[in-house]
Amino acid sequence: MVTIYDVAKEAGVSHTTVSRVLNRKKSGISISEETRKKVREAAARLNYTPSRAARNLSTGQTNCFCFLLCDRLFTNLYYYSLLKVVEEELSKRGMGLIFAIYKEDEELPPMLKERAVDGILVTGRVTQKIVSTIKGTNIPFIVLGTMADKEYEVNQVQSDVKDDVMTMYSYLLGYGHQEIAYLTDYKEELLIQKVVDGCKLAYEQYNLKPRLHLLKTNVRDPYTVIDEILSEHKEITALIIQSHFVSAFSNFVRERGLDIPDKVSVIMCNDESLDNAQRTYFNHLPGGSKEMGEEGVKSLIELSRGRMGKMNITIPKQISQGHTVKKILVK
Amino acid sequence: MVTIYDVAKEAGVSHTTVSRVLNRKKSGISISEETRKKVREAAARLNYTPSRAARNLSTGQTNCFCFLLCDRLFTNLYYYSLLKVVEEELSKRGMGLIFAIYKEDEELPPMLKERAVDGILVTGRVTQKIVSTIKGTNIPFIVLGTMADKEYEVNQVQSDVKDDVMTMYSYLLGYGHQEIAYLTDYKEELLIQKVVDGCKLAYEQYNLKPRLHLLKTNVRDPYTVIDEILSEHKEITALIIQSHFVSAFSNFVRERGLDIPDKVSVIMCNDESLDNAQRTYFNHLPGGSKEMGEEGVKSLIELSRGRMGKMNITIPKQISQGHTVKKILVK
DNA sequence: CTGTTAGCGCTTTCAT
DNA sequence: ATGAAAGCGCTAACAG
Repeated sequence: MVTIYDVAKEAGVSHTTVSRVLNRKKSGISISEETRKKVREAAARLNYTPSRAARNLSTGQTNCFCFLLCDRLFTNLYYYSLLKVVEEELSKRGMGLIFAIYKEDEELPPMLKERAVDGILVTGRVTQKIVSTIKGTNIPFIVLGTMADKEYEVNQVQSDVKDDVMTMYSYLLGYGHQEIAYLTDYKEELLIQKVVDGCKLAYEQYNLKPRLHLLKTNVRDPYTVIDEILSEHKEITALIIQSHFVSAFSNFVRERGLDIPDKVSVIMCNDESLDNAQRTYFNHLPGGSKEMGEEGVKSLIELSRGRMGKMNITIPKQISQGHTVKKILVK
Repeated sequence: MVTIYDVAKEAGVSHTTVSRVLNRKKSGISISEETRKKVREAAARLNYTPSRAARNLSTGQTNCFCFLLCDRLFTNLYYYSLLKVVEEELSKRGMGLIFAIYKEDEELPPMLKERAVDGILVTGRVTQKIVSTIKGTNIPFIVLGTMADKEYEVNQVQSDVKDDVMTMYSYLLGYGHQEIAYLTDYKEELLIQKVVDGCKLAYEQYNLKPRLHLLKTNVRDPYTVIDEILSEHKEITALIIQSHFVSAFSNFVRERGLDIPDKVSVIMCNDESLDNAQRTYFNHLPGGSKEMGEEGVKSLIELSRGRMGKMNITIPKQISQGHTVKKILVK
């Protein structure tokens, strides 16, 4: 293995100089161009690459973050799109990404205990208990997403469920819809409450009574639920559903010949399960994995450098243009 | 930060002893039980955890592998199920996983160049060019899957496409089917050739002429292709399709009232896009991500310890029981 | 502008 | 069975 000393000898300078040249610190004052060149050439000739291990030990940093996926949410494409974004953001900055899965009852991954990372992006089904375990490591961390069991004081990058829900209702209300059905697979009390609040707020804005009876939570079989609610409530003119219901929804539309958007307007909540064509077709509220990943990485970097105290960032969102929402006349 | 020296002082021994106790090497001869206990207690009292960075530098190992996903295959669930398996296998062994994305035209991720990992699991769309770049790092690696552009001499864990295809055809032929349609999105010449070979072999086994005209490659829109082929070739009694065609297929069945398996039998090739219910329902040839991940990790460990030379492992597979294949009478 | 000298925390001969 | 000492490759004061 070729070390900094080999390069130093080859270039006829001290190893310190080599280190300095190769690290081009503080706007590179204080090293003659000639020396720089000598060193660079020597390094190239020897095909030198630094040893991360040595640097880590010396600096006490690792230049790595950990993407910690809590609980077993592997089927959810959302987390993979998040993972991808995070990887890209880190890689842009020359940083590495350790991927780890963490189940509440198990041991924390060794890499975390052994300080092999400078920071942790915690995501998935994040509970209070998990958070407090992670706190025990003293590694800076932020939660990417909403806490699963309870609001909790942590550094967090999330999208505000209440706001999101309100945004979608308001959008439809603005287009003259009033009888709006909402389907979600949320089952956690905390999340459901947020949905209800968002719904109420939107209707209040328009001085209307919220249609809480059209709000279905814990939906497991979207096809059937859509069927039921539409046949029970003929007055419905708009539908809000999660993007992973898309194939069930498409089946329904095709089979029943439901006219979109003439008969019913549709908004997709999140877009991580949509393909590109669907993303253009459906009006949707983006899931925001891109923004969350970007913002999360940025914030965690600040945090890990001690440049930031508490933090709670909310990703703002906007309904995307699509072809599934139609303006209707207010009765 | 509490170091090995702190523990040593606390326990009243030398740091060397602490290191030895905590590493319990070579069946632990040569350390008195008393000392062991003192050290362990001291370590516990001080809440000592080793520093991975220091250990890495000292041993020249990192206890980390890299999962390198080549090209942009993010929508393919297959790779994520692979990632999950690999993470679990490594974590079992106290090892870490660095996740990196690599696009052929870009620089190799810094973590690889800087020897931050002991080995690399290369997957995704792996080309010869990528392989030779990786070779340049001198880090042991294995390819998880089939080379995309050309057969190539590398350490590899893969499933044999030809065998797989043959297995599926043989299975159906064994049940009396002869007019078997095969749909795949493969577009690479190399892969298509393997499919053709597998098909031919299976028919040969039964002394029949291969139905190559029922073999459709580069399928982008499965719904339409299924429709076309079934209406053009009324004689078809069985269908082999990839599992990510499942939703298009289900749509088709529902809409057209196609009778499965009475009218047409179906085998799914791979199962990574199926949910649990679908996995029981469809006869399928497993994609093998589980076995590939397990085998890959095991082999790479051997490889990285210099205990193995060339290696090319093929994952054997079997059609799973399901409810979509029916025995028919041979004409 | 450049070199000398200490570490970073751990593992590993080599003595004892 | 245990300890002393060297060294892994790099960064970072501190001198000059």
